[in-house]
Amino acid sequence: MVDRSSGVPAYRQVAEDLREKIAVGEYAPGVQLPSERELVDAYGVSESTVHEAVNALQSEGLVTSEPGHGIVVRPSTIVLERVAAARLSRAAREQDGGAFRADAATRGLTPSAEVGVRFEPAVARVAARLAVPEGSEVTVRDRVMRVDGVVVQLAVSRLPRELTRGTAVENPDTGPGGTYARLEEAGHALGSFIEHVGARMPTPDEASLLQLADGVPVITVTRVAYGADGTP
Amino acid sequence: MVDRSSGVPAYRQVAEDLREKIAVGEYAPGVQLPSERELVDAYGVSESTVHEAVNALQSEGLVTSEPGHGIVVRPSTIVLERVAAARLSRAAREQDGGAFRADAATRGLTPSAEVGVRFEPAVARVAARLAVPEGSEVTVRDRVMRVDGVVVQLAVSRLPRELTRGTAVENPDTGPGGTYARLEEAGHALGSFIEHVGARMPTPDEASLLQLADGVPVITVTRVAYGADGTP
DNA sequence: TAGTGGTCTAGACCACTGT
DNA sequence: CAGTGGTCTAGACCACTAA
Repeated sequence: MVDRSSGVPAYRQVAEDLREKIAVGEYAPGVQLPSERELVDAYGVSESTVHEAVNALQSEGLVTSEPGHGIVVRPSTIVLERVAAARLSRAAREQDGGAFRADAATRGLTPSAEVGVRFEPAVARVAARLAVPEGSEVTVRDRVMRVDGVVVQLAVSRLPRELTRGTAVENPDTGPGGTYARLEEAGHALGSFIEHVGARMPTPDEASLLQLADGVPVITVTRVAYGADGTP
Repeated sequence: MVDRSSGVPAYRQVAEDLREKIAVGEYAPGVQLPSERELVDAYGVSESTVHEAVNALQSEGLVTSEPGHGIVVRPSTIVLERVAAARLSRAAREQDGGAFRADAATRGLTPSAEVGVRFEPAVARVAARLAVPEGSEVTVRDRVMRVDGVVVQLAVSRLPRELTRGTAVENPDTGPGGTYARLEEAGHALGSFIEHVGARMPTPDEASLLQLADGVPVITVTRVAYGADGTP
């Protein structure tokens, strides 16, 4: 039952109570919660109010709900790990043919990728990052990366067209060692990388591609690679 | 106006339309959207339906809304950056007195922290990570970290009590160089670190401490420090 | 005081799932 | 078929903000 005089909205009280019961394990991962109609009786509120509470838990990623199936406590899963140590070193590249493949291999999974290549003029932010004039041509590689068939990562690479012209970087398949290997062959020795890591809620497109349930954030990694001579 | 025959729920159509207008800049960051009553007229749906759409955008972190203020497009902000390069090196530690202070310093901000120390028996997961027997005593340091007064990070450290007994690690203020410096002084030379990075939605407690708006995820970093001799 | 978003109800219909 | 969650409405009252 909710406390109508506390000033705390009823749906929040319901949500908090369910959250608590999930936290202490009264509702374990994979377990089905009482139906919304049952919760209506238990807490003495209307169906919409219960639904609003369930909705909140869904946005937080705590539960999933499907018609006919009921409300289920979500188990947490990790699909893939990025192993950072020497992840982008030349040695690792030569041996495994790319960091993504290596990450998957350490888990015994089968990686695959769908690649598209296109060219577009650099907008202001891209131009600044790559230190090229605004509007100059940029090679864009779009990748949808899968392990065992499920999409786990979306990647977009942008390079100054000058660096990629005539190289396999402009082909969907860049060959052994990937883009970085081709750049080095073309005389652009790699120096350092700077990665920015963030997290945000996915766009609807990303959510459907990555098959994310509500309330599951994505991690963003923005990497700028610098040549040995300092050019991005 | 929404398309009633498309099968797509009305509130999703409204949300998608607003999302689109935000994406193309028709509603710029900081700008106020039309009021819910106006949206009701514009899309030809009920107030609850509009509210549901606005709710979804809030869960995604796209907008904020307050009574009297209206619905406002949220600007994205970065409060603090962790600079990874040599972040945990002995040199950095001696110079700046801890990674957190260094991160804040690079932005010209004033860091502060509130620290609590307690001791508890190791539960299974902690015992495994620290390679100590389950139930053995563990030193726990809870930190609430602020820059310029606002909470930006919550940290919990756990160490085998054996390593900390009689050292300043058991005091709230560990002194210059922090915990790692004290451990090295006590003869526990540091070897390597392994950090696991993840992202999830905050718990309500975290959300209020960090003053997070709805739809803003937190980044989790789990670091295990290993001594030169390999003990965690 | 007028306008804003926040909450809540009662009731309705729908699509989906399992038996 | 019964039960489930998903959607939607019309209408109500509230607390808050700004003029």
